[in-house]
Amino acid sequence: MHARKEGGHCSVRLEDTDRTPWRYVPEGIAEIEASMRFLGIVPDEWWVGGGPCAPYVQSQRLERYREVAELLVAQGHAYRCYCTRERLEQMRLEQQERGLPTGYDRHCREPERRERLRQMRRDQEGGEPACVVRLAMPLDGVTVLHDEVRGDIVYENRLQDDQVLLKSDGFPTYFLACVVDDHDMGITHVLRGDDWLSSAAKMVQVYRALGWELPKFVHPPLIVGPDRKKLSKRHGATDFRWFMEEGYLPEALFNFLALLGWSAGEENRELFSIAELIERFSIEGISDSPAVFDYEKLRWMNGHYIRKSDPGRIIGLCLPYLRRAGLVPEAPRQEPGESDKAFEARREQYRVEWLEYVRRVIPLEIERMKTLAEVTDLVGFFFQDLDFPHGYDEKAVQKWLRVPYLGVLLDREIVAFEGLAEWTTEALEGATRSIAEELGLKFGDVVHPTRVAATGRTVGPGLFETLWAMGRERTLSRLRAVRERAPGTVGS
RNA sequence: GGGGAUAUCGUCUAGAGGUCAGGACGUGGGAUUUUCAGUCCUAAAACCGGGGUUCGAUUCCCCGUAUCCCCA
Repeated sequence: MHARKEGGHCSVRLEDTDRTPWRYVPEGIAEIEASMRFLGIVPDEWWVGGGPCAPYVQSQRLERYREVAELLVAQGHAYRCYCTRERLEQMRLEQQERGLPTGYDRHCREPERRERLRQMRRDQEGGEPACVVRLAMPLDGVTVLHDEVRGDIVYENRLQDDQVLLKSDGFPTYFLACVVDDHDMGITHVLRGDDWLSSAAKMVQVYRALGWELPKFVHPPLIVGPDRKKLSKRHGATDFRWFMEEGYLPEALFNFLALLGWSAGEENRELFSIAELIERFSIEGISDSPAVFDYEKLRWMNGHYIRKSDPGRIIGLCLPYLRRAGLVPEAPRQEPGESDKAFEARREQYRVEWLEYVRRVIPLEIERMKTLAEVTDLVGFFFQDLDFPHGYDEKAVQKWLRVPYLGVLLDREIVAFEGLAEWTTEALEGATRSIAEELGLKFGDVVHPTRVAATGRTVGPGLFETLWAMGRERTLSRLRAVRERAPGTVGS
């Protein structure tokens, strides 16, 4: 949003330098791309579309990091460290035991000690020992980072660790790779989660050591789960795929996400199109405290966008859900050997029988949908084979199909509906109103049993739209089945 | 354990010394109606605690507390 607002470029890199087996998930890459595309975010420069600074994948830029690491070592801003895992482990245990701050003890920063260790390991291992490259953090003074959200943040250098820049496997750490790439790619604004804030001093020192100009740093707050913990990939429902599968609209998600940790200020509004959000975006509006992800509010917002959306689009988006639920069959495919004409006929039949029905039914339920996935529950009764009492809601039957006048009511309705010249909501309502009048019943007392008889439930769209959409045949066969078998009609 | 950040209704937030502390989600009530939903109206609901600075602090400063993040 910031790049778009300012007319800049948006770059997105794949930072895949952590090769720890359980943390390196190559399949995640496609998902990141899919999620961004879903939200309509297409960076100007990224690993998919390339760009002037390609490759945008850190694991393909190892040479450059090594080069910079060597440079830092040569200049004395960094040093090789030969400490073994075991030594580091031991050191930490001791520090913990004595209640001291944990951190690298800078053993290898001292050239003679380093050389001794190296020799020793070389003799033991019979070859040049593996090593890491560490940043030689200044031992006193302070490092100041200016964050665009929080202002100046002061870090005491003596409390900062001699951060590993290059690991023994040749991969850089975030601290090196990021600085190098941001510099090489001409990044002016670094926007990243708050979780990087506390380690920013080390990065600043890398810039200093290299004599590079610092970009502007912007640390928006974290988005946290209902448990107030940082949202992580392992957080279950926060997996982006979940939102797509549940049927959240991209514009709803974009709007909602944008408002977590950012606000348009005095403008008391929360519904914004993507274009409006970009237009209003400013770094000043970024808040500084973490935001809890409120699923209920997202649902509300999604419902709003579903209602606001073009019904045709919603119908199209709902269709896959109906198919997956087995409510609507898959579209016919041409069989081998089937003639074009025969196939065409089958397609036409499918269109009439299913697609047009779907097109009639979905709009009736749109105002009730909060997510697209809910459509199956909402419109299920339109498609299921209801045959009383099969498929009928127990409570609804208890309440409305035991009324004493049920038999006579259904008889009248069946006759009236059969004889309707036109199957329209107006005709349906007119007929029903006169029946109520003839029987001396309140309109509601007629509507409710009719709804249950026709749909098996007490909730749904207006009764007459429902009957209209279901069509004459389906309506009558359901009413007849109820007439024959419902408890309220026994003996009447 | 060390460091950093943060703190306004349950949640997202507006506010930038003087406001009846505003809006939204959610919740309660009401209206509409044929149920649900939607829509409209309405109600309840908050400045973490303690010190300062100030005529006056939610707002500025300090301390405490809590929470989160990072390092280990």
